[in-house]
Amino acid sequence: MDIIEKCDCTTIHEDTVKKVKNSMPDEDCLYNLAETFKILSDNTRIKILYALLNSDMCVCDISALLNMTQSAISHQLRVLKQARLVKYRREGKSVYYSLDDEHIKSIFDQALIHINEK
Amino acid sequence: MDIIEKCDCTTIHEDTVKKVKNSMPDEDCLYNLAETFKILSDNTRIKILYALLNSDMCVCDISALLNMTQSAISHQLRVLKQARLVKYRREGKSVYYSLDDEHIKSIFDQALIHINEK
DNA sequence: TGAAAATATGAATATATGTTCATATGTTAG
DNA sequence: CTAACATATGAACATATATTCATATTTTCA
Repeated sequence: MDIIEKCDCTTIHEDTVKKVKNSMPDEDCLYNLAETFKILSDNTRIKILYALLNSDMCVCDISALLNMTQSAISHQLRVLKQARLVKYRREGKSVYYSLDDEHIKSIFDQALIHINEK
Repeated sequence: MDIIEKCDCTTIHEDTVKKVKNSMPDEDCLYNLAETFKILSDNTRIKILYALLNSDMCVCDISALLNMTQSAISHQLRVLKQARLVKYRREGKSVYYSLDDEHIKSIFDQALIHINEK
């Protein structure tokens, strides 16, 4: 009994568990997936990404667009930056943010297919 | 000055803001997107979904597979059920869960493309 | 150089959420 | 019916995180 530990019930399908266990991606992969979705799980960040999908924007413009404080936007841009979803360039006093990943739209589209089917 | 409210700086590109504003999906759509990703943003739920991608499983089997308590798994299955990502069928004392969305794999794959490019 | 503008950031607060624990519910076998 | 098993669930707790507030940093312009 090496498989059962925290489960307090009798495993019914030990063969199934073993088969599935072998098919599971490695921990890192699963962790990275969850982390990626965590970045996308916030309303403000989704809005920022959709905005940048249309046009590069400076922090001030994004704040105005979403009617949120510059600080809140700046904090979220940092999260998106660290996740390498956006990049930035400085132009004078302004900092312009833009998308750093061409697949964001594809991820959104796939999720929308799920949403629209329900 | 109808655009600027919480933003304490002068909007530099009012035209850009207006253009992007018009291109933004409606609030519901954006909210649903964030909610969908929120469901996928947890390690345990990702693992459950990947497991079910391979085979239908009862709660006990999933608990054994992930080495987690039956209660923790059951709570997460409820979240996945409410999000219509999984469905279930009762067979005797066991409850078997299975995927309720063929697009999950596609969503995962798109996210993995993003991950693997960095 | 000094003031103003745009952005970044640390600390604090409030809220959301994942797991645990105890227990309830539902099902089958004896 | 009762005991045993599988699952579900409510409350509590701990942790994570989004926003706010105050302030620091960076850049431009007078």
